[in-house]
Amino acid sequence: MTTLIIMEEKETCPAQRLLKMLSGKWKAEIFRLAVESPLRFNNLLRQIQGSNKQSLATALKELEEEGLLEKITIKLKPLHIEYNLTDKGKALIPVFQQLEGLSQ
Amino acid sequence: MTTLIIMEEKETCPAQRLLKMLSGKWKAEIFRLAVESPLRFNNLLRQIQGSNKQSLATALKELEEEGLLEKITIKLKPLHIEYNLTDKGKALIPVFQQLEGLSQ
DNA sequence: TAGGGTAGTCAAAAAAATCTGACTTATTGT
DNA sequence: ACAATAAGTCAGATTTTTTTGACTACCCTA
Repeated sequence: MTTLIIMEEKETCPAQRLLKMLSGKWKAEIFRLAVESPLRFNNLLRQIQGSNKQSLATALKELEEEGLLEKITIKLKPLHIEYNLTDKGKALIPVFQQLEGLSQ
Repeated sequence: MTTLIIMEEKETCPAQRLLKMLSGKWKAEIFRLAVESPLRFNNLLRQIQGSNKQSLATALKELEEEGLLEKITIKLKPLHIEYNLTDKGKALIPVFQQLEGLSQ
């Protein structure tokens, strides 16, 4: 019998958790587009050049798990899925604005 | 003859650059400690449990290259090296505070 | 009913980040 | 003079992230 113990690294730095949420090659860009309007998968794939399905799917899933985006099924007309910023996600907008201000 | 072309990915998202600077397993913690007081290598190694020399050395080098930390040799008394936040680094303090505020 | 669009999943490969242990060089403290 | 401390470097191993390509399944339109 084998017992595998995986120790969850406990956070020492409070900002680290948030930073981790936004780390990853495509998340910032996804977030930025989400601020503008609801996202759709294949749309995103075309908008973010250089990206790929798998990575976007993973990033979207993580952003969703982290509670920054919510996935909703639009049951009307052309029946599709949308990703929207949650309130928690919207709370991060000022952080992005601040970062963008600094990057000048 | 072979020609190898490596294309630098150009940034689409302005915040991405800053976010990238602070991404990495130890950077947020290093930054947090740097806000408190000047850093010294072996000191840091003891303070940040679970870290290792190589990773800290790399992180410090990157933070330095990014212009967030500056490395100075204290030529007095016990002759050692210190890492301090630069003005650019200090400019990021509000971002961290904001993130810490959100993480409650 | 065939083709195209939407929204993915899966396994495997490749690339990037992180960790380990051994080694270095210079400076101190005893 | 000797050992300890400081501040690393280096190569190789391991882990994590990101990418690729193939494959689903469900609409929708002509």
